[in-house]
Amino acid sequence: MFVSTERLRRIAEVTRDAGEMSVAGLAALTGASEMTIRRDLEVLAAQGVLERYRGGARSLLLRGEEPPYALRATEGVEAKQRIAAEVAALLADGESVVLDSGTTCVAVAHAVRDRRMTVVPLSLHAANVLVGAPALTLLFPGGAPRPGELALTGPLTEASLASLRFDTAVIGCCGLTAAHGVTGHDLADAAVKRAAMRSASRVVAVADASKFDHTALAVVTPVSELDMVVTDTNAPAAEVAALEAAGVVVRQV
Amino acid sequence: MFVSTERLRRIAEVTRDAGEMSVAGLAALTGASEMTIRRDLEVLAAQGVLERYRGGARSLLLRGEEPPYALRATEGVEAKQRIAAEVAALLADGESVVLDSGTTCVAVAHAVRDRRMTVVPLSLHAANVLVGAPALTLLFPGGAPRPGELALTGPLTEASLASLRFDTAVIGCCGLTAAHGVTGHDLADAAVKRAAMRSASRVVAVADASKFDHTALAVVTPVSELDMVVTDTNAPAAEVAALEAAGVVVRQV
DNA sequence: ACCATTCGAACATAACCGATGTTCGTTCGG
DNA sequence: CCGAACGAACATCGGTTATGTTCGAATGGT
Repeated sequence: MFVSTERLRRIAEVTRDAGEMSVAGLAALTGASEMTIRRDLEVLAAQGVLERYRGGARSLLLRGEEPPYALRATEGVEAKQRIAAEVAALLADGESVVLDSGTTCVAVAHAVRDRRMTVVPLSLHAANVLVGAPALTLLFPGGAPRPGELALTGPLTEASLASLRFDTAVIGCCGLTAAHGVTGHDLADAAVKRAAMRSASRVVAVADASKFDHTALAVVTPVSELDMVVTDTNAPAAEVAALEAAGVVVRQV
Repeated sequence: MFVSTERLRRIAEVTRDAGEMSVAGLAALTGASEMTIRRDLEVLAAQGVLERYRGGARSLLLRGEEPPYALRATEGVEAKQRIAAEVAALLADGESVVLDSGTTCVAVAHAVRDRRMTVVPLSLHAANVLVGAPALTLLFPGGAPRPGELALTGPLTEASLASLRFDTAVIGCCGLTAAHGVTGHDLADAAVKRAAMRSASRVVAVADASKFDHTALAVVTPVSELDMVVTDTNAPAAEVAALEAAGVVVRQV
């Protein structure tokens, strides 16, 4: 099922930086055989990370685009787990929570799996974590899952969210700055995030430090709409101060 | 992850038939060690199949109740695959299809995975089969997944189905007889099936031969509402004739 | 309260599965 | 048409999972 994710990450990274790489070059770089490199390239090509040609591969990752879910899932795992644990601590038993898509929110799903609350996940990845949880009530919104991300979007999702009310919305994001607000890469996804926020009394955004460097295409909301941001200790102090100046409670773990 | 499913099946079966079985008896019967039997009983108890007591276990499977999904998934696999292939052949490319819950419908999901159509699955099991399918458009209804079965039910599901229209509804069932119609074990699930049928131009029921012996609690619909039934060659001739007399096209594979 | 029995945690072992490497016939681009 | 790259098929290695064994703890009956 999984090839060495570490090697996949390096291949994707070095190919993105160099634009393109030869099979032989990647084999030399990683110490793996060329056959293994070919198998890796096949996987990455299927994920849309790169394009194969005879002898090598060319990266398809533009600067502004987000890498596929499978790659992001293996990055900064401990930071995400710390953030997720903090979010779980912020939630009270019995609450109803809408849980956004994205890898950090999947970490939150793991952290609340044994809690007693009602959770509405906005991605199938989070949903699959939560099925079979003993004390948790799981409710699905409708919608169309975006490939790879498996984030639910579309009118069905927004209609479902409009007919529900939550104590807390846990929102993930691609970019978060006091100046530009919460941003995402997908317009439909941003609309869903807004719908989730509209139906929630309290909005908690989760963002590891890397998110403060980025601003993505789709604006979700200005930071003034957030009640709280949970991030890690590597978050830039200036941004943290700006968030707090905007009235947002910031937790760094 | 999986212990020998074959042994689990035998344990569940013999315990149901005898009412209760001792650990030593099951060990002698299966040839496995008592420790393995205990581990198996733990699994089956977690699935609600039986109740453990010191020295043995007592079956919780009443005649009328359906065994848990994990057990049914390993029964009559080839018949389900044949039925599923036939259903897939009945569907045209580009169709929109609502796919009911149940193990036979999961087999249908596998059979249509590489087709080009729009599918709305009514269970997460089917959904997980279909995610990542290359040419298939996947759309989710909302709803609450029933534990184990992962069938979506509730007002959210029915509302989602009411806002959609399908060329074909593929309906699974627990019991199917010309006299009592299509029946299921769960009332909420039966309501969802009806909602799916209301939104579909054509209704195809799938039922392996064992379904003709059963009648379950919840009536879904009389057979007159069905356009077609796909079953296997072991279906009792009298029932097949009765279905055809009611105007239903029956395919046996 | 006692004792035989069962239970289950912990370790040992075996069966299995997935990832990687190697070989070699096939395919591709120049 | 040729050399290089590709990928199917098989071999091998390593890790994981299922199963068995042991032994101290827990349990129920008397």
